[in-house]
Amino acid sequence: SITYNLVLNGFSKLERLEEVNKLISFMKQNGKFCELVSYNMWLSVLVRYGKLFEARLVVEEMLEKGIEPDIQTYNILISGLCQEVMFSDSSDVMALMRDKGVIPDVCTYCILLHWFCSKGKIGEANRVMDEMVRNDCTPNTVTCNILLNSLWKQGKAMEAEKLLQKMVQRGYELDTVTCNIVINGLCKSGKLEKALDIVNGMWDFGSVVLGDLGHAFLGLVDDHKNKTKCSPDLLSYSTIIYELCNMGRFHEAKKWFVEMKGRKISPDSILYDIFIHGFCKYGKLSSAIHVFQDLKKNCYLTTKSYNFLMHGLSKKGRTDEVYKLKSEMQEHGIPLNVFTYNNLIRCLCENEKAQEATLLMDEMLQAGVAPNASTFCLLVKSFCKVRDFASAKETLEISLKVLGPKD
RNA sequence: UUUUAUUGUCCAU
Repeated sequence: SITYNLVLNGFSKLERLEEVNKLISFMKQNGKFCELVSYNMWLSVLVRYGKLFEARLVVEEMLEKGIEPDIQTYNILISGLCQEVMFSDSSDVMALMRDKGVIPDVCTYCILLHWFCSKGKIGEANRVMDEMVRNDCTPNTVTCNILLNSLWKQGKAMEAEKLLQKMVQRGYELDTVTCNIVINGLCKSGKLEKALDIVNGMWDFGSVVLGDLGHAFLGLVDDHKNKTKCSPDLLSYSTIIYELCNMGRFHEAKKWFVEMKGRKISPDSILYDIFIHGFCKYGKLSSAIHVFQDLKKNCYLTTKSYNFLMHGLSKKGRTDEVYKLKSEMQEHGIPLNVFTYNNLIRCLCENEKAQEATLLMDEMLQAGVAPNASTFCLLVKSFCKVRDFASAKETLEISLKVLGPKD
């Protein structure tokens, strides 16, 4: 069972939904799907994909089999419930938990805190903190990291530094995530050089480098308790490489990439995507294609990677190559999504083939992919380009019916 | 030895 669970976990981390489902039915056929751990994994996949109704059925199945949910099960479900519009208020969620007699743990509070912070509901976030304190639940580094990230995202750099200071005073360990939040915050507020210094410094001093930030926090970190100093990871490098690519500083980006690999950190498909997207943005398509080939050798291909490259190619009207990528995706069983189809439609639009664009729309509906505002926008543009204003108008009217008011 | 919370790309790809 453990072997099966390991593989199941692997597929779900790689977001290979097809394989996850196949493996689960295989396990069920062989009577290997009967443990709480397996159910928790399954639920977490369903919740990640927003399939709450299915998750509910799975819970019922568990209960029928007499498998008692644990706190992890509840936490997974709570993160799912956060996605529901009806739970837009923290007290709703808390009340629900009380009704169920569930004792929240620090993870539970972190899930809620993160949810409200990410929605900019700072008042609600504060109420979660209050509730946490009232229930004698001690915040940990993760809790602080969530708050720290939220402060940076709100542009409150000063308050973020004060929070760091507090963390140190109260003896919280600053970990790699803490450093990455600061690195990202610095990058996004135009202090890239400082961020680069921190990544370098972490190799020697761990989180102690954060003491060099300046302002409130100056020199307050010291490492005599910090026996296991933290090191930069893939995300540290991805963050700074993204920033460099975004500024067109590709030589430096490459230099950091090489340095990272020298430190025995392997790139993932997101890091490759960063390069592809950056090169496309600056019209360096042959470099983008080159990176894509590298990605193919080293990582699982994702729909997103294809889409980034197709987007760059379609903007330049390189239709043949885009279509070649499309068939490649189909050969490899990589699902096409709405953005893939939009990239294809963009090609036809560039080449003034509005009629074929309509066929593509049919194809995507057949494939069960719903168009978005961008799809309609591209179609209307296609029709206007060939001066078929009647069809353009018709398309626009359809889009008004199909899309929400916001779109 | 396996499962839940925080950090990187996109967000009209």
